[in-house]
Amino acid sequence: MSWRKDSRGERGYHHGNLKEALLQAALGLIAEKGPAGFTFADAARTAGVSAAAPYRHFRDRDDLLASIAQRGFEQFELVLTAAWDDGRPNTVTAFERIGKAYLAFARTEPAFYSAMFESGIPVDSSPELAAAGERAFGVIRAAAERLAALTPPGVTRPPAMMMALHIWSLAHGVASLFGRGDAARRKLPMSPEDLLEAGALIYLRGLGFPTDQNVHKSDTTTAPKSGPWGTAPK
Amino acid sequence: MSWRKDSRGERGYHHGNLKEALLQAALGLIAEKGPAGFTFADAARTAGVSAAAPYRHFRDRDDLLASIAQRGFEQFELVLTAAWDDGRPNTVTAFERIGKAYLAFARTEPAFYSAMFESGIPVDSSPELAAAGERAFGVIRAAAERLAALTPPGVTRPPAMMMALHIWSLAHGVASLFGRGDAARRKLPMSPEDLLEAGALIYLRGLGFPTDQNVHKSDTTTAPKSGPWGTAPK
DNA sequence: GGCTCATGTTAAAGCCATTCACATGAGCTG
DNA sequence: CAGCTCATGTGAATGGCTTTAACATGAGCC
Repeated sequence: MSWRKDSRGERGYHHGNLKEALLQAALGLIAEKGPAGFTFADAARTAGVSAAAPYRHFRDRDDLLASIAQRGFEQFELVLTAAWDDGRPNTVTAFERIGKAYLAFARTEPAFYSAMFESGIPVDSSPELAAAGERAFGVIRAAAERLAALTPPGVTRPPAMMMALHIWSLAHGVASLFGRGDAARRKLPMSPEDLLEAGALIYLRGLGFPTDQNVHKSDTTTAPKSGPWGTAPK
Repeated sequence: MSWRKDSRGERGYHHGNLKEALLQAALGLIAEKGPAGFTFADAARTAGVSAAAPYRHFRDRDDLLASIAQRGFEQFELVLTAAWDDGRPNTVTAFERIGKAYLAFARTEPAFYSAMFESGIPVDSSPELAAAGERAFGVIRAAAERLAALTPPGVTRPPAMMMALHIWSLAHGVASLFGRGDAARRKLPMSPEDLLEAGALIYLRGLGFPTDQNVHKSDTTTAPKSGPWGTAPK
């Protein structure tokens, strides 16, 4: 009844790394069937253990989901931080990259994304989860602060927090409504990325930032666009 | 085994209006426990029928959910239409009211809202659902078209569809992230309504609309259909 | 070698979704 | 009014899921 752990990854009575295996299994299942379709039992089956085993590592199904959401926020923070790249080569460009990274994350990591935002687990489900979410948002806020500090002279400086919330909301709205591959999709005359970029540029212009191609400092390459929205809607 | 229908709303073997009763029951349950927590059996119990009865009216649980979402979009359309009020007293003010109505709907009708946007049912689940969603969005699009037509001279006119999508995304993002009473709430330095209004105003300013304090609310003297702020042939 | 406890297993209770055969009675037809 | 029919409900059965409890295993430690 109890096989030894052989060279091919078989296991004995004890799994050895069940917690991690369950998280991975759940991630795959959520990606397949959404956070609602995912079942605790299925994750256990995928990991090759009995249905009761997961309870040694997670209080219940929601606890697993919260763990995934937390891990998702951690990944999210990394991705956003990389996109921001400390504001290089210039603040506006880097800021735009954050928006793109937001959408890219929603698209390439739908399992994380839905666990984070659509699973129905409250943000304050655990302090760690809340903290992870806060850190991820912190990247956007920090970028907004840098951006706010660059407000052109003669323009009243907007609160960085508000800017961060606006951009977050816009990115989140675009991602939620149009961002995922196949579910809940609505037809769009443009890509979500372009939609978000245009919106963000218009928004920044509304704050007094010069956003057209001829303006910003060290941006060497320029897009052939003439304004926030390209040439013509499809 | 079969009571007569007495004066107080008791019922006999046949319910008489079960479909409606199930929709109402489900609506209440979703409001209580979210779209995930709601169960078909619970709805049946609330309506006072056996667990199998609902299947005479809905193909399955998702079908009920889709019906609720559809009804939600219909309500939503009404609410948005009322808020828009055909652009009175001026286009920008009415446009702002749409944003407020969006948030108000998310807050006062959380059951509808989550069935519409967070239940995981695909938009094209049924043609009726898709059409209802399209009509609701149509209100925003129509408003955006009126607004786009008012672009001040000398400014390139933005595509109305794009404007509509931006505003929808922003409103949806704010509502999803911060809009509901108690679940998934994050702390905010301002109300969701103020956040959205500020964002929308900044956005409109970025499009070249004069939106600051010195600008509008000035529909009192001029005829509502003339001048830069009111001319919009239907 | 022997202990102990974290980690798994089996078994069981309770809930839910879904289906099938059957019951009821509302409304039509004559 | 008698009788028929079919939409609408009921009960019971199947199979899955969640969660708990009692028991088994063996890894790490003396």
